[in-house]
Amino acid sequence: MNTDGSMELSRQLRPLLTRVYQMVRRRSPGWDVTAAQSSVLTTLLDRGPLRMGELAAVEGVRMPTATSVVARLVKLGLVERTADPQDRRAVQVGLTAQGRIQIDALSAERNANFAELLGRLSAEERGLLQAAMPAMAHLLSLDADPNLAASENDLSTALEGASNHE
Amino acid sequence: MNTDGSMELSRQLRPLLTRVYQMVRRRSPGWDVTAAQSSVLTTLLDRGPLRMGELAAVEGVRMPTATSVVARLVKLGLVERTADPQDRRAVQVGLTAQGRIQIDALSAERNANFAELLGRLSAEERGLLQAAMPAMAHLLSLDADPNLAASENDLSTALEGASNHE
DNA sequence: TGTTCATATTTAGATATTCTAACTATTAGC
DNA sequence: GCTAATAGTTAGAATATCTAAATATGAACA
Repeated sequence: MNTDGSMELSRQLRPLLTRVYQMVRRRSPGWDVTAAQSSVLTTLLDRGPLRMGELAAVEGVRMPTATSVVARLVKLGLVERTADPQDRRAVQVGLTAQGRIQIDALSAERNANFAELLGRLSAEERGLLQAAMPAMAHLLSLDADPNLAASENDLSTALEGASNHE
Repeated sequence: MNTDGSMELSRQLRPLLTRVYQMVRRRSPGWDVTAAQSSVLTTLLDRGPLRMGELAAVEGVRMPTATSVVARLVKLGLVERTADPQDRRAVQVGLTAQGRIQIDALSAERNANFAELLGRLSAEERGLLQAAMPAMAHLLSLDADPNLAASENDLSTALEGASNHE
């Protein structure tokens, strides 16, 4: 296997993706919430309310970590916990109105900052980036784990611009 | 301004980049060092030895944070601090042989894992991703800050596959 | 029905990360 | 040599993260 150049592409592309991601975050650090908190807010904005375990899985942390971060966000009034009537062991975590406002603002600032850089590329370069987006969405769908599947906003909506991510 | 579609592209592309980045990290969490530590190791692998302040700038954290993380990595034997003879206030931070081995291993695992996903795309999709890489490299160069410029490995080497990033 | 195992989450305790403010040491300008 | 700027560390506090253990609910079944 691997006569298709995937390994070579991975070695070139993965570092680039990492650096662009880091650059975006460095240029728009965000205000008064920590990195972990803003990541949770963005995940909830993007995927809608999640159970505690789903949130932990998406964030790539253990459940006690999710519990801890959510507890602080609740104290800040940015998210709320509601019991799941179907399964009373479970907890649904969702944004409050104030949480939505705050994370929308950060997301908009990051989009604007990134757009400024994109505007300095040539139209051809922007076209190439645009053309690569469906392949990226396909990559994401390949990773889809039934355990942390998106609910209302499924992966295809990532291309609609309706979702905002950290 | 912004009649070139940069804002719309940003709104679509930035979330995708974020999700691909998070997916890669979630699929290869790394062993015994923390996220902050592996990020520093990868930065040093990619950019070569850095001064403490440069390292903090690249990582997007304050200097005391860099000091703290480096101190732990020194204790683990993965990085070393050397005095700069030119400027005796400054400290150079670089990988030890053992540090290089460890971060090479993690980088290779992430590359292989990502390559497995890429291998499930069509050849056309891989071609589109490949074609978008120069534009990404250009984006990175636009962000170049003289304060945190790469030394031996400049940004163009990101396309050579010689560097490995978190 | 009640016992037992599995699942979802929290609590407890430890280590790591991160910040701001204040401190030390060195360099640069005059 | 003063004085100010620069590079880094130390101190102290809040947050984030982990593993192990506890709690509570759900599911299976004799």
